[in-house]
Amino acid sequence: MSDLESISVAVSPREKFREYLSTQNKRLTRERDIVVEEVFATHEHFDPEQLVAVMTARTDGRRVSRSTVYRTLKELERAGLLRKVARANDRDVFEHDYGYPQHDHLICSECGSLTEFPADDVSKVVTRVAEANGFRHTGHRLEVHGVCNQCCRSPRRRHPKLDMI
Amino acid sequence: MSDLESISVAVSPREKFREYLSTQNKRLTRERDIVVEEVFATHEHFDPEQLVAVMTARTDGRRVSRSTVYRTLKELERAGLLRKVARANDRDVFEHDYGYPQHDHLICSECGSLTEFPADDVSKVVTRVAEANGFRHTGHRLEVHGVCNQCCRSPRRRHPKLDMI
DNA sequence: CTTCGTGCAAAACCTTTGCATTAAA
DNA sequence: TTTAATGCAAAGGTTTTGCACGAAG
Repeated sequence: MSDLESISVAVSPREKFREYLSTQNKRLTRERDIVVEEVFATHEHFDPEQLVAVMTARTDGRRVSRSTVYRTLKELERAGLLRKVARANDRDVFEHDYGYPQHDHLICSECGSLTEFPADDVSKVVTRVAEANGFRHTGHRLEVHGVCNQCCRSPRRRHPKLDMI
Repeated sequence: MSDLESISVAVSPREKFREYLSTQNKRLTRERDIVVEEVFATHEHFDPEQLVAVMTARTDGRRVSRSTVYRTLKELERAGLLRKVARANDRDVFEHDYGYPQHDHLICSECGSLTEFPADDVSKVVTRVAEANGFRHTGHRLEVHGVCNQCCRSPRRRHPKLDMI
């Protein structure tokens, strides 16, 4: 094996998407390419509407329609590049599921903040449980609900609208 | 303290709901009562539409409207009697969160089935993480995604419609 | 050429809400 | 009697889809 092969090179999201698509007899179109670039360039947590807003506002010939954004998000999920982490304001919230350390979230019910923590310990448990059930697991999602440090001290605020996450 | 007091009696969901409502200056109406009875009598996993179907079909004077079903589900969640476990077919899936052992779910992406497993080990991890972050946690929700034992063996079926859970 | 993808607008869907009426406390 | 809750129908908001056109292999 060559030097190159012995190094595990990080494949770009775009490349991974292309691989996935080819296995499905689907095409890496210009639009899908644009969406992947945007999603992996600037966002961490985002919801479809935020992305749609950006993509449909473009005037430089890189505009992508609402339908295609939604359709592409679905493909990106299937490809293992994105995952839904939560719901906020009745929208699905996505985050990178590739090229990003596995983590889970503490979700504050007072202020709506998401706090990340490493998923290592949880993953161990998950792996064990999955094996015991003959379940081929591809990932997990753990939401810990409660009240964050800050809100524990402050006077109670009920349902403050959260627009960004 | 009396003999009676020394025994921790399991309070019925209905009673617990009444207690919650009174703390909120809300009323245990006939309709809310009917919904609680139905929810805790027959369902385990259910989504709002299934419940609405049952409640609005009644002709025995125990009919409850769609609006009230939705409104009551919200109250039951706030009261700690129900919790959302997942989303399936774009609907929230509820289950009992009271008088029921804590558990989490393996969710098959092929057939949509939910398999329960005890939450003990996960809870330990969650408790530790929450403490480390000064987070007062009230509960968690863990979804393990993948392909179940049965679907691993069978030929691939894409998106089989799941109507019941 | 033949299949797949896009964009648009309309539809589908789930969930919430305004309002007049009815029922708890 | 006072305040909260119900039912209806209509609205709200997100996501999907039918279809004609265009692009990719």
